Amino acid sequence: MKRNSRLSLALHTLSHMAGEPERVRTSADIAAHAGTNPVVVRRVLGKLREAGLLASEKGHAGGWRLARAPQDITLADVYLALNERLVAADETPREAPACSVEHALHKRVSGVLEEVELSLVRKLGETSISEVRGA
Amino acid sequence: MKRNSRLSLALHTLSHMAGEPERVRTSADIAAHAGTNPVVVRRVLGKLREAGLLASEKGHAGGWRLARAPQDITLADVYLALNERLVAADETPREAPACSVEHALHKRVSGVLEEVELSLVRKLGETSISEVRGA
DNA sequence: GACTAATGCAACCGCAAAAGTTACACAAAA
DNA sequence: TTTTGTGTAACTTTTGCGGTTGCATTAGTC
Repeated sequence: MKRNSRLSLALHTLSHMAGEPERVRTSADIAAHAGTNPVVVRRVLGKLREAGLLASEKGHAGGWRLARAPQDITLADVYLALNERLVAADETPREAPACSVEHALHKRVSGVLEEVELSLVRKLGETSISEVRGA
Repeated sequence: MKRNSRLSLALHTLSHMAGEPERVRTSADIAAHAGTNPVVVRRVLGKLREAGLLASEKGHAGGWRLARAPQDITLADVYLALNERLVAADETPREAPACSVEHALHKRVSGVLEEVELSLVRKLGETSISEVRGA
């Protein structure tokens, strides 16, 4: 895997869960299917739990399941839960901009990126994880 | 600096050059202004030369200058010259997709990213490097 | 012709971010 | 109480990238 593997892992896992919403899966199962490590899975899915998309149970017969109906979870929900920002906006420099050209440039570019980020989220919001399987 | 520093460096430098299009600048000058290294500058500007945006002269009194009128260089030209892809599309896996869900998912997500990337380029194409200064 | 000042390029170093790994505490069902 | 799971911290490994050094080449200048 390379970059964006967190998002890939999350989307892939949720899409599978959408197929059998009642089934509880362990991190080990998920990791095996995704070709990665259970701890990595818990790290990623933990974010989705914080966002209210997943629930997890400890102990024997514990594991992960959807916290909502799959039709109510969009790709945008997953994307936002991970705080990924695929459209890499320049971090806002805390120091005063060195020169005015740099300032004007940053303003212009980050404005464009902002719009693009919004349109990305809007587009991702049009698809739920239950729709993906039949796509 | 962090990520996207190549694009920042390129845009910043070209914007300055747009102010005095005839002036020839050395990598050392540019590096000093940008707070980086001459070799890094040459690496980045080299890409812009390949794309026909800049020209460079070797030897004594050599350096860099714009290869076109600044009004004819858009932010999109610079972005594309660097081959950056701010909208990080999942690299297309060379192997056959492990499962059908993954395949469907990838298709859907990369479709969205493709659209977003296009709209980014379109928006960047609306501004030339000579317009930035007055923005 | 020698000198100087520039690009071009390859090789390497060092750092930082992210994935992967190990280890262990805690929780709950059997 | 044993077994099977999550939660989390700490460490290792990998990777990408900026930075650095070194040197060949080129082109003006003395």
